[in-house]
Amino acid sequence: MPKETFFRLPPARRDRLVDEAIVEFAERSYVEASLSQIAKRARIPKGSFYQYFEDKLDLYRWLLTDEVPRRKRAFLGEDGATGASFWERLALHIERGMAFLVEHPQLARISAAAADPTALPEVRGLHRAICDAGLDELRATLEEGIRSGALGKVNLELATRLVATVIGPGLTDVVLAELGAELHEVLASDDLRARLSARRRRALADQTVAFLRSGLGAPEDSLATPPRGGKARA
Amino acid sequence: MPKETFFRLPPARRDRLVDEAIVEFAERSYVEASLSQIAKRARIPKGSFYQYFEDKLDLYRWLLTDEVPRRKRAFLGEDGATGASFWERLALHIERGMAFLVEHPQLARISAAAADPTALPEVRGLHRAICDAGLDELRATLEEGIRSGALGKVNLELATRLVATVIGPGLTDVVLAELGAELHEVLASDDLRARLSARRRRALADQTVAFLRSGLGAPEDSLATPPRGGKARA
DNA sequence: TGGGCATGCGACCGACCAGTCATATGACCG
DNA sequence: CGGTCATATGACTGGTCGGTCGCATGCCCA
Repeated sequence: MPKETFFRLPPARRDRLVDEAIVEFAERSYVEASLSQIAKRARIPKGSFYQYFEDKLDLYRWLLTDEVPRRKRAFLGEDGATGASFWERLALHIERGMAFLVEHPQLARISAAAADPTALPEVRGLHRAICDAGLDELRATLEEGIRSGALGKVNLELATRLVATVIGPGLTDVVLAELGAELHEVLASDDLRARLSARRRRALADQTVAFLRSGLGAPEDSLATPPRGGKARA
Repeated sequence: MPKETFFRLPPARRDRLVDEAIVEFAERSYVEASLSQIAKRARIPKGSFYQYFEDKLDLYRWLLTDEVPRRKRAFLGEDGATGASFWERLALHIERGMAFLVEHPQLARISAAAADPTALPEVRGLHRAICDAGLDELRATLEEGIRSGALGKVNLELATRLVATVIGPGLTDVVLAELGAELHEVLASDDLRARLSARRRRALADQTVAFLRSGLGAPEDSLATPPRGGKARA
């Protein structure tokens, strides 16, 4: 947690610090990120930084668990479950995720960083807590899908983790391919983002939901010959 | 590429260096990994290291593009396409991937590192080349699946990337959850690996293929109401 | 025996890092 | 005015890093 001094800072100074920290942690891992760079770019002496935060980890933790989620909620607008069917809600969720990625690539990158491997135990604990929370939420969603009859009988643990990687890293990859750019270009550029329209996002979300719902098998194939001993689906 | 001196080294000395480099690069990213640590643990003076490789990147590149793929091929035994159907071959491929992950977690981790984000341009180029090669291979496989009629009509680019993340990071995550361990524990421990039997791997592979083939939708659901305007599948 | 050459080696260099500390500043209060 | 207290500041510390350099070692051939 930041020290009280941080919250008493003139807003311009505080924003400069936070914005530069977001840029730095979006581009580099926790270990690679440099406090000296953040401070220099925010035009805040390093000694002053330590009046605001305990240390580097304190800043990172606050960003990851407070500031970035707050900004993410602000963008997503607390939309929540907007009626319709399970699959329609999923498609909407995916489309909003792509919009967030395109409009706020730095925040999206920091959110996603929780899944990256790291050797530092403190950081690993932090990341794991975030990942687990996301998985719990998704698991609950899938359970509700099962109750509502939208989903067939599935291995819940397997499905949760596979779906999580599809709508997480998988979709990020798809979006980058659509933009024809690499992650670091998107983080740095402003106009690349306009290249993925809401219509196109919706189409990609629909295709992704179709994949999650019905798989890739040919229609006649997928039901006529149940995969390997009928284990799937039943 | 290593210098000639490296290949003239007494095998024990060379192996020590390579093994410690694999351990280090498996646990830490390129930037975080420390040559000093590798050299110290391999009991090779740093000055000597620079007789064998141009620099840190030279070692990393050789590991990533030569040594690790060589060891991976040695483990997978050039099995190649072993008859049977498209889906059966895919299941086999997935099972072998899980076996490699469990038996050689360090090598698997280094292979997978190519997908991690990094700010260093030289490393990014290296990683991108490896990822692209993997995607090309998978795309060709899927195209063959389409020709053979096993796959329905799909957005090939989307499908390639989604399948790649499912059988890559997704399955890694599933395996770690099965083992009840984190990546760094598996990298460090020997006996955790025995906890995922060939039978269990095969079951997970089958369930994963069922997911890729038929999705998660309930049987009556997935065909009765084509997702959103009939865009999927047809 | 002696010269040449591949290799071994560790002290050393400059850069960068996270974090500290002594001092300076300036607002508020009596 | 003098005193106190929150805050600002940048030089500094101790450490690690990738990479270099000059010297030592020991084998091969004359």
